[in-house]
Amino acid sequence: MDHNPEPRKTRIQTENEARILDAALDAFSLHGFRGATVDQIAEGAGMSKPNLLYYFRRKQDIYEALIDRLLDTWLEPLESLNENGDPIPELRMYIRRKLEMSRDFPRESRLFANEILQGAPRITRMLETRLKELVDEKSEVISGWMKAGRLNKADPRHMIFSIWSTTQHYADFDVQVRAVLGPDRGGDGRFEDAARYLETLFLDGLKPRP
Amino acid sequence: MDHNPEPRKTRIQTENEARILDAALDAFSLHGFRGATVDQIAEGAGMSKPNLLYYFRRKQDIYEALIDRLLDTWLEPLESLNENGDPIPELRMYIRRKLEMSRDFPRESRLFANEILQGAPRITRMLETRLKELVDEKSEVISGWMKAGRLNKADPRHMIFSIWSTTQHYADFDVQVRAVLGPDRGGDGRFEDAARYLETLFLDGLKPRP
DNA sequence: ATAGAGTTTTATCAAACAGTCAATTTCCGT
DNA sequence: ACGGAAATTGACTGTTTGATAAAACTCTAT
Repeated sequence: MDHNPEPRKTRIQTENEARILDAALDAFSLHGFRGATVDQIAEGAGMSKPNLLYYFRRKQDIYEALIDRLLDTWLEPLESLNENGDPIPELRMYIRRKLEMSRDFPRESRLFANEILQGAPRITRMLETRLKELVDEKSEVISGWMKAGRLNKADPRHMIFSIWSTTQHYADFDVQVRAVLGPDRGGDGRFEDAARYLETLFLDGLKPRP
Repeated sequence: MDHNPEPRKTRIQTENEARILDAALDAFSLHGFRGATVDQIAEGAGMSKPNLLYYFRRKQDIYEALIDRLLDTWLEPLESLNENGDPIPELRMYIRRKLEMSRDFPRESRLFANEILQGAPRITRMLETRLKELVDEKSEVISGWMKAGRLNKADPRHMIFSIWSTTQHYADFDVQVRAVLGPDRGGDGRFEDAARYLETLFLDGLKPRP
């Protein structure tokens, strides 16, 4: 007996929803929720506004679908921080993966940045539950490494913040980074420079040792 | 002969412009340029919309006045990095002052973050000239310190980025920081924790030394 | 090939928006 | 106290915005 079955999606539905979400990511990541318009998204997706609203009845529905879809991807690098690994390689890997995400998914990074910047009205609960629990758990891991003398002692939560901020900076403040570095260091060279610098910073710091 | 003299401002004019800019800072820092509305700003400033537009004829004029007014304050800490000082105290001071600015002027930080995040359409020129020149100049200073062995060798421009991102994070991502830290570490305790952590990170890094 | 579900468009709406204008009220130096 | 400048307001305009309704069209399983 299949009562109330999951409505299975048609080919057109799948395609159009994907095109809408892609266009919406462009718009929302650049202008935030309020600044982006449905017309804009519809044009980006190559369809009329009423047709777009046939797939997502309200503007907010598109936005929420986007956020839901991106959350797992976004938190995955931290989730895979392995308690049983060596702290230094684990850390190095985490930083590199976050930096790669800034390079490969800058729109996603800006979407979250916009949401937080604007007070996170739509994801406060998530921040206080899922995100907090994940950070609490991984802070314990890091704290354990520190107590065992395998990492310098420092506040693990602020340490996570510093990894987030330094890596996401290259996506969120891309325009500024480009302007300051000038046209010379574009492309992959820039990414490698950033990776090398962050490794030095996080492992060795800036104070010379005798 | 005083031809075309500067129109001197009345008391009311001075007061109202200040109230408008303050309300505008609230609105723009929270919603960005497109997301903020003139009605909203007028209400925040406690006056009618036509009256507000009597002082600033266009929405964009308010925004530009705000940015102009804030730029000097914002760049001052980097500008006062002193070539002839000791690198470590200079660095420590710069980080602390940037962190204090995030604590004392979070709205200003968010305003800039919003502008950059949305592609910096109104300040691209400034980024490519004034900001780039300042960073170039101070990068030379830092580079000199490194060549003299007074700082670890690392890319000075990325070093500046990392100081900006880690300190501004506490203003721009305040909601997230609060959610993750929980209600316990509120107020000044949080600030001191961050200051202590960043000092450890930037000076010593996280890898333990024998 | 065709019926019915699925898709798209035209036309339209009310609310929100930035900005204008003329008329009124308040301020302030004399 | 008064006259002109400065300040304030209500009423309004044209546009953009999110959203709806109904009609027309297209796809697909049988």
